[in-house]
Amino acid sequence: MDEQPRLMHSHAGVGMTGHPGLPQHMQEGAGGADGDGRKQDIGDILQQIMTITDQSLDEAQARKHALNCHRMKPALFNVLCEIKEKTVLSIRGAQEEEPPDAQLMRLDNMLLAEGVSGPEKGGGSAAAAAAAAASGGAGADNSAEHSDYRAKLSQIRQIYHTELEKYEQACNEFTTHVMNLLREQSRTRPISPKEIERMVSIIHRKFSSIQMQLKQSTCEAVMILRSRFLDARRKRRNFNKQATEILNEYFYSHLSNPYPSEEAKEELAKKCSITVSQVSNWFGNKRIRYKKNIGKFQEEANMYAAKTAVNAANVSSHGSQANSPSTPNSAGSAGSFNMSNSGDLFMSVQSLNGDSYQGAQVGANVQSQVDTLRHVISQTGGYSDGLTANQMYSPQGINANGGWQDATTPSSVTSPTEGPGSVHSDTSN
DNA sequence: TACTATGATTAATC
DNA sequence: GATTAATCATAGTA
Repeated sequence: MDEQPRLMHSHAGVGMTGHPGLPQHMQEGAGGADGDGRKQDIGDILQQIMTITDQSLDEAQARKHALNCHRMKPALFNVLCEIKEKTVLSIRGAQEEEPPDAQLMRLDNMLLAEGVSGPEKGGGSAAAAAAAAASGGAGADNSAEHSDYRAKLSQIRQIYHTELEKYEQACNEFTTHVMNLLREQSRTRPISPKEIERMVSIIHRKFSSIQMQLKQSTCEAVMILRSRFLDARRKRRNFNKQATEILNEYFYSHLSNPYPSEEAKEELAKKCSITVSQVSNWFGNKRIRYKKNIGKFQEEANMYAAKTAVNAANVSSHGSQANSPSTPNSAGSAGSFNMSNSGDLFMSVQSLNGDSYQGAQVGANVQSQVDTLRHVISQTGGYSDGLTANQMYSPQGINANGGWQDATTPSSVTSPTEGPGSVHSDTSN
């Protein structure tokens, strides 16, 4: 700090004409008649400069005071400030004026949406809930993951706010420091208030770019956390045994056309505590795997056929209740695909091997059930006249091409065995 | 640890 | 948009 006034003094202390800051005798050139004398003067000045640090504080203060009290000082500073504003500052201003940063706005919006910035609103629980729904898994696991997600998000939020606070504090401190410095310097060099203002805005801009990096990395952290959480859906969880049984029962009892309608899917999803898309996935996988290796699934098919037959027999043993067909796998509740069960069931039983006597026995029982059911159905108009027993009990729907149906398109509307009124007329009947 | 089973994903097809 | 076929990724098991 002390050097400036000293240098200024050495400049301002001499002539003002010509090149500002240079002593007149220096501007006149070195080659004159009295050149040696001038060299001597320059040597003296340099000597003064070199020894200025050796001067006492009082002497330095006196020189500084003299400079500040110089009658030309205010005028000189005003002129210089004016020139600076007209040249340097205006050029810088044109260069530094930037439109509001879109990227920063995006980051701010994202942080707000994720619950990192702004008021705490459960730490992105909506995102977690959505992810949980997407994963379609059971509640217990999801709630654990959910809380884990929230805890981690809260951690990110805390770090973000701590860092942000630090940045703001540092920015304020630095700004104050620079402003004080400039104010102090403005006593010895021309610094206009506008220049200070501009310097402050430059500092703010620099700090905001640092803040943007913080926001960027916070966003990245949230995205990583989120993707990791969402990836949990890839983490395969086997369906529970009951769910698998329900799905298998439906599949094998609709083996001729294992394409559950949308309603049936919803019903199955509800029963199995899984999502409709999981039901769709399951049937998609099951169909393809069954078709690829029927032999392997034969035993399973037999087992479920027998099981379904037993259920059907139990239903029939309840006398007139047979008029109100219930789901084979949930006695008492109005099933959504029970009637077709009976039809396909017999087909499944027919496919039993010779060593499956029980199944054959059951098959006979089921036949009577089927007859009864068909009677009821025909009365309610459930099946069309065109649907003969042969059609109902036709050999497995898988055709030579490996497709399931030749007549019916695999559609989610209604399967042949789930003819008009089959799915929902059950409940209405 | 290798193998199998199984739920999910993806591209192609209708 | 539903389905198929192939594939991935992971759970479960011997």
